[in-house]
Amino acid sequence: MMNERQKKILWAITQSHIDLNVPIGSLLLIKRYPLNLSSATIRNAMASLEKMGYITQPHTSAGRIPTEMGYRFYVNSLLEDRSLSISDSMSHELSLRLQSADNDSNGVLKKAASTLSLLSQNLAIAIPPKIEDMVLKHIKFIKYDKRKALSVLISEEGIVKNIFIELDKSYTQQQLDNAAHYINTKFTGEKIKDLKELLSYQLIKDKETYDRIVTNLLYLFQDLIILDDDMQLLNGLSGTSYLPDFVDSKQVKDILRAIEDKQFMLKLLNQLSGSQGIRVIVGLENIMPAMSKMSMVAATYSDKKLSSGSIGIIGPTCMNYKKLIPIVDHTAKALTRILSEN
Amino acid sequence: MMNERQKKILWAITQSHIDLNVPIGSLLLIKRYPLNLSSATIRNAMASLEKMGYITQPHTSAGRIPTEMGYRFYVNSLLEDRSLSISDSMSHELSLRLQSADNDSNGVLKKAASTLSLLSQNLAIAIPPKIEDMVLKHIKFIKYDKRKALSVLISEEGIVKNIFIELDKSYTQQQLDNAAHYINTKFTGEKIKDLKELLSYQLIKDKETYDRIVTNLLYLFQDLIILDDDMQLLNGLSGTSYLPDFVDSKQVKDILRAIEDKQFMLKLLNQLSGSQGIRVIVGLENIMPAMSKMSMVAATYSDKKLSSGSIGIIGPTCMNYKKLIPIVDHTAKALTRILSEN
DNA sequence: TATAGCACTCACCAATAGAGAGTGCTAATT
DNA sequence: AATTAGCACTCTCTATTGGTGAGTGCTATA
Repeated sequence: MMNERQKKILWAITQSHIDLNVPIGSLLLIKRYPLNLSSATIRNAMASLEKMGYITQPHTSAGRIPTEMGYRFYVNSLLEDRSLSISDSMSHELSLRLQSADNDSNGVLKKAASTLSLLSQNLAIAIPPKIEDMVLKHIKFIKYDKRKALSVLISEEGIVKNIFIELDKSYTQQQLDNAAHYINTKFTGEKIKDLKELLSYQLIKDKETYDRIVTNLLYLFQDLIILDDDMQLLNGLSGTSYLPDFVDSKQVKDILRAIEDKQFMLKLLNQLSGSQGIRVIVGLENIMPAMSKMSMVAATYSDKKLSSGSIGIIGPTCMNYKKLIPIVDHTAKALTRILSEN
Repeated sequence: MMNERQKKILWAITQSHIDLNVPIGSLLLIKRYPLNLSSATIRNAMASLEKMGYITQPHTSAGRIPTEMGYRFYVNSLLEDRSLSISDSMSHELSLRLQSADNDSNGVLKKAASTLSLLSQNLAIAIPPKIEDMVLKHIKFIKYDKRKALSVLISEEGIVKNIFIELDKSYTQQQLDNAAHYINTKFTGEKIKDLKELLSYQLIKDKETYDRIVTNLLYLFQDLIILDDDMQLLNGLSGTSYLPDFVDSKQVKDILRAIEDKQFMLKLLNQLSGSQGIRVIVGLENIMPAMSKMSMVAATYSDKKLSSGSIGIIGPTCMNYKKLIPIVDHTAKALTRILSEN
């Protein structure tokens, strides 16, 4: 284990590296931090820290840079620090921008991402609550043509989802209304992910009570309610131009490719889900090889109902956590507040 | 004006430059093209072409590269060439991929963009028909809460648009249905951009006939039907990772910023609209300064109705037009076919 | 245990030189 | 009169080289 002095030195190295973005040598360190130790002592401590895996040398006779492990130590110490906060002016600007969004919840999310990317000067990403977790408020079927109907699905959170249904035969609008009415009366307030099961259960139970035709229609609908909403995902992406300076143009492209990739988003989502509050992932190359030396700061937000999504930033591992963690935290909280209000 | 020989030489320079992506000197040119002329003669011709503005030297004692004007000549000669076409395998893959899209028209568009970016290995962009040009098929109002209703607007083309309306007071679903019915009976088949005017005209005419409350509701709706659909715009963007190699990472960022920018999209749209068939814009820096040395190949597609959108690629000015023009052309045609079918 | 001193290492930068590709001009050739 | 060969010149590109500076590990000393 590290002793107190080593912790102090590791912290100072990390902070200096974030500030200057160069390897930190013993002389440079004592110039920036009055540790009251000679450079030789620092060097000894550095050798130990290196042996423990917290720092490395890019090459012989260079200064040290923190490893992922070193960053993790630094970030953890930041996360314990309750005194971090953002400036009033920034807080003000944040609320202002979020207020100005359209009143639909998708718009707010998009606005939150763009604001976050602006404030943080980093790539920002907002992941909407999974649609399956949303709660059904109202459903409507609209006849489109002979063999097609549009289903409009409104969640409690104000998210609207349109799905075209291919019909087995022609239905009248009245029949469609009956089917919608059936769902609305029985399943309003249920989670969308449970809808399929509940529906299939209820349909068996109510077999005789309801119109044969309506029953048939509902069977068709059953298969459609689980849907991938990757399209929404990308709506909450903003500030790709803020990618860190150290990446070369080839790497930028790799990262862009990753971002367009559904798989990547899913992996990211998995990393995030389940955890409450602020979360820092140091080193994204486990999720996505192209994203070496990149990290992520994310927080969960929620609306008045149960469902929750994530919002965060992706940036260089040497990003300014001290400044950015509070920004992300604050944004998530502001987002939660706005979503709960309307 | 250029004589025949100069035209041939200009064409050969351009083609060579596209193939090799280096300045083309007189010796290199006769090595690649058996023009049966000595290098000195080529040099003389080059001097003339340079004076006329078709080619330039990046620096003294370097070969020549085509100017925008030179490229335009080359591209025009390609566009006149009816023999260009894409390979059968590519055509096959294209149809296959487009078929596999969801049956809603937005999904097809997205798929078309991603397929185009894949086939062309370039940034692809698909611009949906302007919503104002679409033809109203059906409208529906759904009560959301006391002071809010969701309007679902379906166009003939199968595009669905959801807009929340802030109400002045509480309406019953029945009243909302009446209002929708009013619009549906009177304005189905009309262009959405005309809706506002038609509505305001009809409302005055029918003042006495209709329920006061419904009238009021329709006035509220009137102001909402013109809406920006920039969100949709970005749905049709794919392959940002295919940005040309010559751009450095700073430029990549500028380009990304441009793409996120609504203004840029609008400018692009203006450049495209109105023209039929394939269209090549050589040199995008007039539209967007960051996009120097970039060009665009685009074609218009349409659906069974009047409205039409654009699909195309953005790539380096030295892109392989010979291959890419047919790909874009074919994609637009395939898209038109698919959209007309369903 | 902490520090001062020292020899050594390596990235970084600027200067330099040579090769290669290309040009424009001029004089000779067809 | 148009084309071509010859030639001196220009400019980029790619090593190569050597000096500088920041940093290290080791050892002897306080």
